Formats: sequence, structure tokens, C-alpha cells
Amino acid sequence: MGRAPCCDKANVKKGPWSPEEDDALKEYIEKNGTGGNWIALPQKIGIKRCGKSCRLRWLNYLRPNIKHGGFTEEEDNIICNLYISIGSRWSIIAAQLPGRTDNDIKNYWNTRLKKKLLGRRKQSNFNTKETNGIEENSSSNSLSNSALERLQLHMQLQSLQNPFSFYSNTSLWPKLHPSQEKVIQQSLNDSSNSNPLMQGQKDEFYKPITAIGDLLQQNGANINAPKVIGHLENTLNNSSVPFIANSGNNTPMYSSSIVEQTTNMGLQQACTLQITELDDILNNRTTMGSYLPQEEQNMAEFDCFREMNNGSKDNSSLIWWSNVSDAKSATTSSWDSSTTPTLMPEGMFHDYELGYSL
DNA sequence: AACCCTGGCAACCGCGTATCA
DNA sequence: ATGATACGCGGTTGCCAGGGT
Repeated sequence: MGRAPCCDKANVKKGPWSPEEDDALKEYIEKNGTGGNWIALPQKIGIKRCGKSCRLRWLNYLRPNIKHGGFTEEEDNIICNLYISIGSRWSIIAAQLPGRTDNDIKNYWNTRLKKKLLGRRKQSNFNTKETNGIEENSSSNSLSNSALERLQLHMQLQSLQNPFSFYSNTSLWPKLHPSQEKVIQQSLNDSSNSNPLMQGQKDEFYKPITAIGDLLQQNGANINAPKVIGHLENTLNNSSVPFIANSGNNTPMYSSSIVEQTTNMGLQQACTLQITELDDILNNRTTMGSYLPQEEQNMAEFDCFREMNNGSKDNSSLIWWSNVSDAKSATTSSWDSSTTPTLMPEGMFHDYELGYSL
């Protein structure tokens, strides 16, 4: 019953491979193939290695046509786009890059590419956390730090590069639950709707938002699809939500969760609006396309969106707030997402802050 | 020169899935 | 159908080289 044991863990060698071991493994596989059984391979070759170790060594190092290092700008772009779309599925990403191994790409991402992208982001969250002297706890924080980082990176990169991503392609936006449609519809019909922002602090909150919208319009910004242009950061609980410039009137939108939180805490102290995308938008740059089939991309994008909503499967948390016209356009399918995919020009990861304080 | 720190990378580990008896 | 093992993958670890003090 079952298969033969894998290998005798006590009698296998660990650590770096010697040239002799490499030669033996390479010679054997080139002559005989793997035989479909990695576990039995070391015995046949006569080396004291685990079959898994042999497989790894062959795939990551000895296999013909392997490339090491020297990643090109194009490869960077492909890796970034695929990471945005599907996350850390390195084997799939590696399949798109001939000669690259999943391990190589994973290492490259973790040691260089991620830093290249995230390193430019402001570390203001940590500073404000200290000065405020408020210790956040896991229950009050809607996202873990790692999840938040991934989310922010997802959204930052999506907005920078991928016109077909969730935020840039309304065909990927979730269908709203009827109850949500109802809420939006109510906001359309009632200018003094129940959004907490509309109750007292509306004008104060909207002033900078309107200013950004005006700036976009005055400069002739042309956003063909909803686009993340920055983040509204709640400096008290270290959370962040995207600000999305709207198609048509270029007026930024934001999600309801942050509205509720920040309104409760007091907008002046709690929020900083960081606009990271403004010059790209004003320059009307186009961005790079996706490398994934539409269906798979949809799934990946929904994962990201779910995470943004605290992993909740409850669609009631997926209501998007905006001003009246935004809400209308956001819930219809009239977006023009026919952006021509082109390579991003140099400086694709440019990041700056307008430092809008509310 | 010696020590420490950091980044890069190869290799290992553990887990989920596929496969086989 | 079930249990054991192999396989494949992503996350993590540990070593080493290079730079800084």
C-alpha cells in the first residue's frame, strides 16, 4: 500500500551542492531524464541527496537555458503586473519569463523589486503612530500591517500600471447587491443623505476633494476609467483606503468605511490625504496591460477587493461612497475602459505626495 | 584590521494537492 | 474509498560576500 518512503533523512546531505554532485546530477538527467521519480534519482546517481533537493537543484540551477540575474526593465514590468494580478504565484509568473525560475523571481522580488516600489512610499504611518501615542490593537485595526502593505502595493501598482485592473476596468467591478443599489439610489435622490460626511462635516471634508477634482479638470486630465490617485490615510489607526478619481468629472471617490471611522475620530486630526498619482494623470499617461486571462484576473482582483474589506464575505461592506454624480457613475457600466495598453515610460513608479491635510 | 550589519541568494521546510496501491 | 506517499509550490532560513564603522 502506498509508495516507497521518500528518503532517509538521516543519511542525506544538506547545504550547498558540490561541483561533483552537480556534474553527476546533470549528466544523469541529460542522459536518462528524471524517470518521473525524483525520490529514486539520488540512489540511481549515487549521491546522498534528497530527491526533493535534486529536483530543486535541477530546476533552479542545472537545467539548460537558465538565466540568473540581469533582469530587464521589461521583465520587471511583467513581474510587477503579474504580482499585482495574481499575487505571489511564482511558478505562474516564472512560466511567463523563459529561462527564469520561480525561486529566482521570488528572490528578485523580495530583495529588490519590492523595495524599488515600496521604498519610495512615505513612512508617515509609523511617525504618526508614535506622536499620537495611541497604541493600536489588532481588533481595532481593520488590516494587519502585512495585509495593509500588500493592499497598498496592490493598489499603488494597479493604478500605476494596469488599465485592465479592478480599479481601472469597470467591467471587473462587482455587481452590487440590490440593497447596495438601493443605498446608492437613495443617495442620488436625497441630497442630504445618511453619509456621516453629509452631516456636519461634509463641506470641510469635500473642500480638498473638490480642489483635487478642479485641478484635474483645469489641467485637462482625461481619465478613461476609475483610477486610484492616492490614499486617504487614517493616522490614528494606521489604516488606508484608496482615493479614486472618477471618469468624466474627475472627482475623487472614497469608500464608506474610512468615512465612518474618520468622522468618528475627527477629520482634522485623523486623516491625511496622499495624492501619489496626480502628475501621471495630468500627463494623461497610459499604462501597461495585463498578461492574464480575463477570468483569472477577475478572481485575483476580487481577492484584493475582499482583503480591502477586511476579508469579509458580507457584501454590505462593499458600498462605495462618492458625491451624488460619482455614485451614479460608479454604479453604472458606462465607463470607457478602452485604454490602449502601452509600455509605461521611465519613471513608472514615481511617487510623490501632495500632502493634503484635512 | 576587526567587527558588525546588510543584502542577495541558494537551499530547506512545510503544506496542499495529486497520484498510486 | 481510503490511506500513504510523491510532487509542486510558496515561505522561510541560513550562509556568504561586501560595505560601513
